[in-house]
Amino acid sequence: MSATIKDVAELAQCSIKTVSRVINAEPHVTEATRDRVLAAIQTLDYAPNFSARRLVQRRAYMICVLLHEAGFYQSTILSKVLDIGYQQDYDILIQSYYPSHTKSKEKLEALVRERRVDGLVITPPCDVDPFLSDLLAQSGVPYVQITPLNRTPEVPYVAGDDYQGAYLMTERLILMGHWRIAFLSGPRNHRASIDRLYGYKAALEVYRVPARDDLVLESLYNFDGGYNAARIALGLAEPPTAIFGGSDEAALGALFALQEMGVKVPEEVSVCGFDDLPQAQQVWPGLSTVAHPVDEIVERAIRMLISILAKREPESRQVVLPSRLVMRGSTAAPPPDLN
Amino acid sequence: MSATIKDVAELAQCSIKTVSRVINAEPHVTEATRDRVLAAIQTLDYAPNFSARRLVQRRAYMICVLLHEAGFYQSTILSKVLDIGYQQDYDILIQSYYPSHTKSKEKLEALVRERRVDGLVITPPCDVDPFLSDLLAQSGVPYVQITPLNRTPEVPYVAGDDYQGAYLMTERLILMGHWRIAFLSGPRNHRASIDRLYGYKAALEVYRVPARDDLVLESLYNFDGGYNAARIALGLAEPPTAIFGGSDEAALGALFALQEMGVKVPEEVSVCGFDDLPQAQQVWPGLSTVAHPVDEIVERAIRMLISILAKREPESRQVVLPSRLVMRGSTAAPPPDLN
DNA sequence: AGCACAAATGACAACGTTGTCAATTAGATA
DNA sequence: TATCTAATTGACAACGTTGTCATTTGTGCT
Repeated sequence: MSATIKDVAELAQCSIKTVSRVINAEPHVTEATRDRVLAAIQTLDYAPNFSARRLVQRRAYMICVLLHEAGFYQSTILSKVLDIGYQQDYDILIQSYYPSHTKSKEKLEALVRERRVDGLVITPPCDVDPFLSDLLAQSGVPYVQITPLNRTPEVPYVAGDDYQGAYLMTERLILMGHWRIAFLSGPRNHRASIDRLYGYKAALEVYRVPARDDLVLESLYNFDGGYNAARIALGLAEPPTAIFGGSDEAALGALFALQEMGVKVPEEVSVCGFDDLPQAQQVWPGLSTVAHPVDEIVERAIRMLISILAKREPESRQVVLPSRLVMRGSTAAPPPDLN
Repeated sequence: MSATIKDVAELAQCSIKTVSRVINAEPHVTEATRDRVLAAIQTLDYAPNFSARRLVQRRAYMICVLLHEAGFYQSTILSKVLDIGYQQDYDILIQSYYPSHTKSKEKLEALVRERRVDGLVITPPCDVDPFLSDLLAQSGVPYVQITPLNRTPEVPYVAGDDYQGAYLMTERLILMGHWRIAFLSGPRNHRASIDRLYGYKAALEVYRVPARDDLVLESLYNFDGGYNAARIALGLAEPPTAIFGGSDEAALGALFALQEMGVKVPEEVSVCGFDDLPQAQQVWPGLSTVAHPVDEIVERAIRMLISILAKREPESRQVVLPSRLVMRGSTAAPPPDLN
């Protein structure tokens, strides 16, 4: 059995309260006493019992991260959450959450009601689930959202700038000489997806590039969607010279389709995406893409949550950080127009 | 403030102990009493306080998963761990662990000493760290390893069959007609990596395919290693007609190199890998590879850990599950030999 | 030296549960 | 009906910590 605060007090010749004071770095302890206590802690190899502390303080010292899928984006988030949580003395509890899934909801509800977690970090696409919003609203647990698909007034979040990212990439394509740029759009009911679409449209407008409705194709942001959309785009009477996937998944699908059809990338058609998945770097040719500053997003989010938990008002509750272009081999100037 | 067991007892007109009995499904409670208690629980929206339970039972009801990197393999593991842990009423705590990193070790040590976790799941490559082995041995915390890079007698693990997987893939290539098969090998000091190499060698021997030392190339199992190795292989006087990457990362690097050099895959050279990363499916051509049954591995591992925690001896402490081939477009019969 | 006041320390309750064991109740038997 | 036994129930301590408040100790001033 490991030592308790009582054993330490006995050895250090003082009360348990004094030991407690030393452990928690409270004031009102003589240096001499502190030294005795610290020595006793050393000797006994003492470590405080967290369950007892949690019980009496009515805090869990635990942040729950809600994850839907086991994707790369999620694990990047996770790994950063762990780092920050560690620095801030919080444990990280992971909970998988399937939108509209009753069991997930019950489990989460229990977690919150039993005070096993102090606060939550919501990752996409969990945030779009109405079940979840209700639950969170009712229970009153503090939480922050990371790159939410939708945004709600009052709900704290940290996100990357989808609009500006899509604008920058489109602008870059235009400056390379592209005039017929297809965009593989995502779900219409997600804010992030809409923002990307409008970023694309805004750049076209600013540079007076004619916007063509037939060049905006549904892709659902997944591989198959991108694959199909690319095949449709290439079959058009006036096919695009560049395909901008609203997500890397869709862009990779498009790239696959083009290569399968024998279309040379980037000589004949340029392709680019959004998200900077690791695959983007590892396909040939490397996929040009837009990257969110994920590490910074997560760091800001956790700090925001911890501020809220400590009842301190964070500097700001809704933060959007700039995204940046990552140009690789899949984009180039279009072939000279032969018409 | 939420209700406690005391409130429930008062409302149900019984003692707190009886309520406790109902909650924990202990015997010796009349049906009538049970109903009254359950009704009271409903009414008060009562949920037991986990910190109190943990304190008195001296258990954390928590399993810690040690992760090194935020890769796809890790997140697959994680997502399955969550499912199983949920079913078994354990919470999952995630801890990142950087081998030989003093801070990681301290944090983990604290976690274990403060009884914040009951047991550990070790994922690769954490298992090869001597710091960690020492710590675990000293503290006596129960743990299991998932697909460890190295195996130690006595230490419980669940893994996929690397030897058999590499054997099967090599056999398949041989049956397609390949005689010059390069193998991109990994770290020499990892059991898993060595097993894959010997699976390859065994198949060559069984089918009487001459083994050439110059066709076994170091790749470190990463993208760059595979890239460089493929370039070397293609520069040989008698270049291979197939390249078998001991990991998908290496195989993807090789694929990239071949495409960059204008070599047609699979018409001129076949490529295959090991691990079945999501990228394997999303490059063109799709990468043939060997897959571990990850879900089953994780499930067996967690059940094994929980058995050990409950002081029940698990059926077996060291389990190896068969792996299987996933054939895609990157492999085909070799071109007719022109010599 | 005596006093006032601040700093240091300690006694004890509280947190919400489970385990132990004694007390009560119900049911069966004579 | 009285008695015995088994099933049900409850009182209370324990788990290891922190918060509250009272007490002791030390310090500076008259």
